[in-house]
Amino acid sequence: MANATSIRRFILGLLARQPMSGYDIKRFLKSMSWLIDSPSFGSLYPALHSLLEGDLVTVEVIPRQDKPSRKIYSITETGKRALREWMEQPIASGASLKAFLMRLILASNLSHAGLLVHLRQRRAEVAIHHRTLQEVAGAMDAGTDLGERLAFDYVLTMATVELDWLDRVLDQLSQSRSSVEAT
Amino acid sequence: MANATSIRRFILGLLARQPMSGYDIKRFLKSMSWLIDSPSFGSLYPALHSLLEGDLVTVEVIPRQDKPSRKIYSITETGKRALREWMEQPIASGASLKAFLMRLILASNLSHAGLLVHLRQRRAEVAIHHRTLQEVAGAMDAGTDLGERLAFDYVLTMATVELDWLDRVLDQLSQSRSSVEAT
DNA sequence: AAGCGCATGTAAAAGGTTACATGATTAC
DNA sequence: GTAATCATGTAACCTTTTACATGCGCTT
Repeated sequence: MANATSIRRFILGLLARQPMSGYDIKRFLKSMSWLIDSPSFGSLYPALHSLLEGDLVTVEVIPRQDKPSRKIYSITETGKRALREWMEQPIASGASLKAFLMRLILASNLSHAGLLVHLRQRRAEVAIHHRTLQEVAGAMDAGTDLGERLAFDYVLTMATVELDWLDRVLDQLSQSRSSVEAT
Repeated sequence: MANATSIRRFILGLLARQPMSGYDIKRFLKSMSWLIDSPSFGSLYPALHSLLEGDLVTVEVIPRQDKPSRKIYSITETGKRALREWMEQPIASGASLKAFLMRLILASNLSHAGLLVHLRQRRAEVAIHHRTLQEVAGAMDAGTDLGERLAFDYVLTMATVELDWLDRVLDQLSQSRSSVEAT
């Protein structure tokens, strides 16, 4: 997959909001555990080191006596460019729900236009999925396994609701932007 | 996580329905790609080899001239026991949606009671999640990032719908079983 | 005195994907 | 004649988790 949202990228996106230490990031992610389960330190710190190597972030070391130094990471211009480039290219089709939500959070921070693009793209994908499901529905007969029928009904229900949600949100966001521009 | 649904286990569950070759499994999984993305051969064949090593499955080799032999895998008694034990212990909380759906498919094949247990357990978890979300809602103020508010609204909407869906399905399944028992 | 929060990190293992290797048969 | 489907597998790589290592300060 050319384009999954790895924690490396997500961390870069978070650092675009404000400089943070590894522990800060962990705490922030933990506070949003209702959304995405936060990565472990075993992936968090190496991810920061790798961003540092690529010059996508810089670090300011704040030494403290008898304790490990705090290390505050900030995004660089190179990092901002990389982030923008990544956000501009469409998310891989079939990407996970988690990837969609992660990107939703990052997108709102970059530009209103980018946010709309992201939501519209999601809408297009869910619509395709929805159509696929309806084709599958035709191929299902009474002999189909109960579990499969249930799973199918579940997925179809969720896809339908998600389409409604996306339409509603897109409507609201388009209107609010128009009114802002009219001001 | 003590209990994620790895492909290894899912394959074992599929073989409990009927003996299949690796390619058969791949084809079956592909036909359900609307549900779960099918594993690659690079994980499928090693998974089968490892099941074989643990005596959870046996293989019947059907040689064909000038072609790779077909290898039909069947679940053993040991395998059935392992599967039942695994299905009996509750799914890890915070398990992925994919894990829930995979198990849903397998559960329907084992026993009606097991299916109900699985769905009720899911209901309990989604209910907890739903409550958590309402607490988070209280902690959100107007200053909360737009993306986070949207992601929150998305997750809350979906959780609400899922609860409704689970209630509806549980209701139907309980009734249908009662009527069968009354016969 | 025990445990949690702070704060950083490393090493091993798990679990997967992608790309490669091989080769016949069938469909367009 | 070119591509897809059938059919098996291996090796290198990627990402992430789990468990370990260290140690201070605060609360119960």
